[in-house]
Amino acid sequence: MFGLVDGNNFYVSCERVFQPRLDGRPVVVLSNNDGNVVSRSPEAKQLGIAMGAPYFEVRQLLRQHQGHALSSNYALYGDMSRRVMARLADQVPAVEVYSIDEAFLDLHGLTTFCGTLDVRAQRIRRDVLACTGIPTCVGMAPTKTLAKAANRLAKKYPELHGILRLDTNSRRERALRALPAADVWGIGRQCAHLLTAHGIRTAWELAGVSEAWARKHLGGVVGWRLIQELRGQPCQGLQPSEDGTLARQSISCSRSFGQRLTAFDDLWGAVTTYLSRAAEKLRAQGDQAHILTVFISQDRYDTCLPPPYTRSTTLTLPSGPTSNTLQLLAYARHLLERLYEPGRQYVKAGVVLDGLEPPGRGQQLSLFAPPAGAVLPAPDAGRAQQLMRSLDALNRQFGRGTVRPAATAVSGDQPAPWLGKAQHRSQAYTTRFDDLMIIL
DNA sequence: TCTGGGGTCCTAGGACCC
DNA sequence: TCTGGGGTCCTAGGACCC
Repeated sequence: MFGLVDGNNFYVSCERVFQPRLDGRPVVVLSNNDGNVVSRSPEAKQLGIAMGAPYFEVRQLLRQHQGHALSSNYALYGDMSRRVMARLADQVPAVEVYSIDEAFLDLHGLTTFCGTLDVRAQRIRRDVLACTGIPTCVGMAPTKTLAKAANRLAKKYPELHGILRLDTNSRRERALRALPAADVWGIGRQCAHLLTAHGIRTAWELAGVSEAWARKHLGGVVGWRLIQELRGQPCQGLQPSEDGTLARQSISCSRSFGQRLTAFDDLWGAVTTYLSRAAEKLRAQGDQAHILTVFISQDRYDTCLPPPYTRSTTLTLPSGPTSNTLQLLAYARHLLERLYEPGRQYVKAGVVLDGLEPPGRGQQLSLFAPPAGAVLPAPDAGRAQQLMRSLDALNRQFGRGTVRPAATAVSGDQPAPWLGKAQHRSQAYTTRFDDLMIIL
């Protein structure tokens, strides 16, 4: 039996823990660059503000109703998430952290000693709320897909008091009949359109399609699994997370710029900044990467431009896996030079690190000399590692970016040209001493 | 005027291997 | 003229998730 715990309006709930004045009002949290709405309070949902709506489209409406828009504050949300996950890990045999605000639970055997599953689920909700201030809902079912569906319905129908258990066929049927097919986990916009075109409206009808049809129209094996799970046949197990964190198979960092950039050096400054951050995350996870991707994007909303808007290039590092920022930067520079075209206007850039593995595994090196310029002179591994450790320690102690590559430097007091907007950011209440709440 | 970021998984074609 | 089968890896792109 799986459980799925999901924070209600997670980012807004995090903000409300520290700003009770936001209670009862329409509140939204914006994406990076204050671009789109990524979290909405129930009051904001009632105003008809859609998930993902561009901020400029809803700003006026929000103002009319004395609402608030906040820039996203990932330091706060990340820390609140860790606290929630820690509470969950305390109460069930295993937890799989699925996203910043969601976790699958292993509910196996919980009923034997501790009353019914429903009682346990309510206890989990009360505990998380009491210890972190975050309201949640819990879905329970024999498959992950059904647990997601149960959670969805628990959020939608207040009379369920935040929990729903789908452990019998009759409960499953009732629930799936009440759930639109488009709300099933794994059904995105494209598939939703296709289902509508075929007259499939509810999750129950979706569960009734033939396996051949699912394979043909819903993405091959992915669609087949989805149908199996809706019918109660598990196709995915729980993948427990160690220390309440999620080990990643890839690490990326990308940002939209605050303005259009054309100069190579500006783009290089941005890529340097993002790669430094990505490498930092890589080291924090204790891994090395051997595949590096750099991409730059033009404005996809510019109707005068032909697609593709994003150009990317990927390199398998000829010198093997590394987590050394300076080494990665040398490769990234070559990749960016390959992508960059003078005169074009770029709005976004990013890097992706793939092929992650812990250091010390046998490294496969190239037998032959790589092309000139493709490989750095091998740095002294020990000293390079020590340098990165010092870098991370300084940035941890004195704040991100205290020590950073010179390419990210900007003359004078100018803000870096690639920096985006974050005009409504709340404080890092739980992770910076200077931002601690003061209660008078 | 303004329209995010960080992930996962799958597919498909080509090059290449035995 | 006929021209296999079973793989891997790479790259690019698409769909989906939160």
